[in-house]
Amino acid sequence: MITATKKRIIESAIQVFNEDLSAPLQRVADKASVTRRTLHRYFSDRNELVAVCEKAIETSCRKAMIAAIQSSNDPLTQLENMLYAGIDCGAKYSFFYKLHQSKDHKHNTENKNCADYDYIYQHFHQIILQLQKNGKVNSDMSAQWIQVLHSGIIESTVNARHHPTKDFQEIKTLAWTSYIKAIAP
Amino acid sequence: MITATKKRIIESAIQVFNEDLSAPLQRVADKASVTRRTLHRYFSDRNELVAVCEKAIETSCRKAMIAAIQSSNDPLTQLENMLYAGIDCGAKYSFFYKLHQSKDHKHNTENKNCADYDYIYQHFHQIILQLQKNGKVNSDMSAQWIQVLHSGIIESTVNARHHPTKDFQEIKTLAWTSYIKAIAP
DNA sequence: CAAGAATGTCTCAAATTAGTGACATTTAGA
DNA sequence: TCTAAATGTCACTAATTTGAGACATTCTTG
Repeated sequence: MITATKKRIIESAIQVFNEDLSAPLQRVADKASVTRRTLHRYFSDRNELVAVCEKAIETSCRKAMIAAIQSSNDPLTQLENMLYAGIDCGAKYSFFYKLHQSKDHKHNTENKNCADYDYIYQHFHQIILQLQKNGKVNSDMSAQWIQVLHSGIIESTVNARHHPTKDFQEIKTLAWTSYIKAIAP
Repeated sequence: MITATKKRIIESAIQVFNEDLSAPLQRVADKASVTRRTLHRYFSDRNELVAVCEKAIETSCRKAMIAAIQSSNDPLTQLENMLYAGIDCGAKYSFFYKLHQSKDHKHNTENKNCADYDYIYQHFHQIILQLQKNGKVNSDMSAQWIQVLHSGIIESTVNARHHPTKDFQEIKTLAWTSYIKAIAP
């Protein structure tokens, strides 16, 4: 059973660690409106907290991404929903993406997390390939570059959320519009 | 006089702190291939190092951005060069942008750094406005959103540099192509 | 209300990080 | 080669962060 407090601590930790992995635990506790003592009742040490955060991220991002992939048979809709899923995951997505991109991350297909990551990005590449065949995406752009752009737009959009002049749904649509135009032929 | 070692320490610190502001100084020293003792000979304490990094960032980003703005009278060329300048600044640009966007940053027009930041982004907004008038940029997109996109693309491109399948100049061109298409009408 | 669970307060010891002095070693330049 | 500057090594203290015990307080729920 996962209590509300535990959940709040994890969410706070993800936000804090995403910006500053070495931040003192006090900052996580503060953000979660909880004492450091309480934090330590749920997580025996820093490593455990970080590990749980990573797991939580993997789980929720993976779920959201897979749902997006399976939401339709139309690759354009799939791509759009993958973008929205990333934006909705917010800081989690940045962290998720960082984890697998970081230099010291030893990619390992045996690892279930890596397998899921691979599953997602294999599909992503397939979607791009298909859209390129259909003439809906620029064939001069490699799937790898489009992936970089994809995550960049998600990150920007999530950051833009903090100083919201507009409705958030509107920003998401703006993100999609910009994205699809960027990669159009 | 700024020695090579001092410069190397500053560059390393910018990279390390950009990812993890609370990282131990040992990490900065390691990255600079220097002892922690030597680091402390150049910078009496952490705060001083951070301050020097910020100053270095401000100076070099400001210079590069202003040079980009003054490189031409054609707003499209100006925008293109601002993008390249950001990419060339690399981690410095992320830090520069973060510094002025962060919630706890108290913006102050009296502060010379903020004044420069304002100068740059006022010009940026003017450039966008002019391009929108000329029909070269989508008028439905606010200058603010374009700014978010601009920094997002720079950040992605800089990250993409780490796993370079292609020549870096090619990636820069790709970034510009994607960017201008994203904001085209 | 009563009891038990969750959280907070206060305290403390261990671990890590920060900063510095004293002296050895290396490096660059006259 | 000789010297001075730069850097490294080692040792040490101070400051910060971490993790946990003991007990008080607050919050739930029957």
